Amino acid sequence: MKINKYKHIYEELAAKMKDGIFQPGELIPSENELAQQYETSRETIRKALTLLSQNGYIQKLRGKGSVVLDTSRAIFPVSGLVSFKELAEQMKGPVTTRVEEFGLIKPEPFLQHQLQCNAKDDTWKVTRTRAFDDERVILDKDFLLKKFIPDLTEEICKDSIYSYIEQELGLTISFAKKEIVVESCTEEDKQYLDLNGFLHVVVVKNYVYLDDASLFQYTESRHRLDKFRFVDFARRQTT
Amino acid sequence: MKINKYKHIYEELAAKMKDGIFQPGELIPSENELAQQYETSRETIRKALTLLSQNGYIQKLRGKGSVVLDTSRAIFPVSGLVSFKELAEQMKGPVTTRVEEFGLIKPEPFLQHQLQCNAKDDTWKVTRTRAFDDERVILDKDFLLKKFIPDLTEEICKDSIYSYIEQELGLTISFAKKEIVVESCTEEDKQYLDLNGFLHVVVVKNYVYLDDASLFQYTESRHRLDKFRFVDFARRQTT
DNA sequence: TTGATTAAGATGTATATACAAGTTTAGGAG
DNA sequence: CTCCTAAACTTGTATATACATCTTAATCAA
Repeated sequence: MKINKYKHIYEELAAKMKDGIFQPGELIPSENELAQQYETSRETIRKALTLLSQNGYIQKLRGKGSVVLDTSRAIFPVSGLVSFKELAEQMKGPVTTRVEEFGLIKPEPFLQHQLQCNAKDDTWKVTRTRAFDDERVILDKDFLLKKFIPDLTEEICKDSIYSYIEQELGLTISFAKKEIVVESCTEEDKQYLDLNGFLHVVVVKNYVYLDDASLFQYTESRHRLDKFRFVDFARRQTT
Repeated sequence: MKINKYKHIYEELAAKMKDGIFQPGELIPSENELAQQYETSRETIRKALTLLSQNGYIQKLRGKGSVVLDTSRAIFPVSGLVSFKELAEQMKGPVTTRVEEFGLIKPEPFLQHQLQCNAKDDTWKVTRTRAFDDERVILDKDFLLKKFIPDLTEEICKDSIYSYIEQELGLTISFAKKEIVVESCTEEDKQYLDLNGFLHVVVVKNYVYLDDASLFQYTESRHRLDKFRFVDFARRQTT
């Protein structure tokens, strides 16, 4: 057991809610009770409960306890950072990824700005289409800085770039800034997607950072309008 | 000074980053230094820094310190819970709200499901349009349970419902679940919005909860495609 | 019965200490 | 000069204690 104690407790309690052992609306045991059960201090329990609260599992009620929230509605949390592979695993029906373009480029000014790099920073460009039920509905354009990922292959892109980066390279993806807008279809969209007459796409622009706060990837994920869905859990800004 | 110590420190440090006193890329003083400066314990400092980290102000680097992130790109954080009024204050140009419909209704089955209530729960229905530069680009449909908000007036809706709930009623809005999808325009959309020929709208469905975890509001915010923008900061899921 | 008071138990905040683990720097051995 | 080690400093985790604040239930008085 090398995992942290409080993360372990978090996992265990979260599992109990997913499995329905703790039902929505119920109170979970108090912090002191949990501290006894897990033979730990109250502060450690509180760290676990804080995580549960942040991720929408519980609501803490001062003087009363912690009530279990209904997490069944949020089918998949695109909030947080979820890769396409993780997302695909939760979908029913056949899901396929196809690599349309793959290569090393020199970033033009727009990309230099997005990736905060200069013209001589080699950059991987990967274009992939994602199909559900044989309909190509997502076009993913990835740009990754070579200085962080020296060796990338088409083979890796067919699977999951994130797995490769985290498992093989040992890098840690830490946070991302996301922007969602709607744009008119480009020629590229028309070429690679089954647009069914839609004139616009939802564009998710992702700026992905490693745990040392260095920006290493810019991604544009272009979704056909009718297949786009974004779910979020947001706590009120701590002000 | 009745505010919490760690929240106060959070505010002060966040302000220093907004004002550029702490520049992106720089390290802020160490936890021990800050503890001395603020004449408090390291744990209290850590709580403040945790908030800063969660809200995208800093990245903590073990063994090194906390580096300031660039927050200039995220112009307005729609993430978290931001009301239209707060959002409007950050826009340039004239912004107006108009109440199109206002009244008390009995919820039909769809609404009963959304609000998790039954047919006899009186519900306020408020329909408002939001205009930027005299173009009506957002249609907000609010449904609020009367048992939480007994007295609502058209006057209040012209201003800000949230301010009324929090300041006048003393209720605390705590968290929300959000879903973003794209839908075809309805007759209502065509009636109330200046659609400029767009056939779809971006629909943000909001389920808003009070701090006792009771659902009290369901809102549909319908945006003209070209005026929609959503910005998010997401840390990788703590797994 | 009703109402106010009290006590018990819950979470929230603040402080203190100890050690683990990662980074950097200084200094010494070769 | 180069390389390695150790020390100093950083953040991360775990524990302990004290008190504040809020909720609920029990108790007591009118």
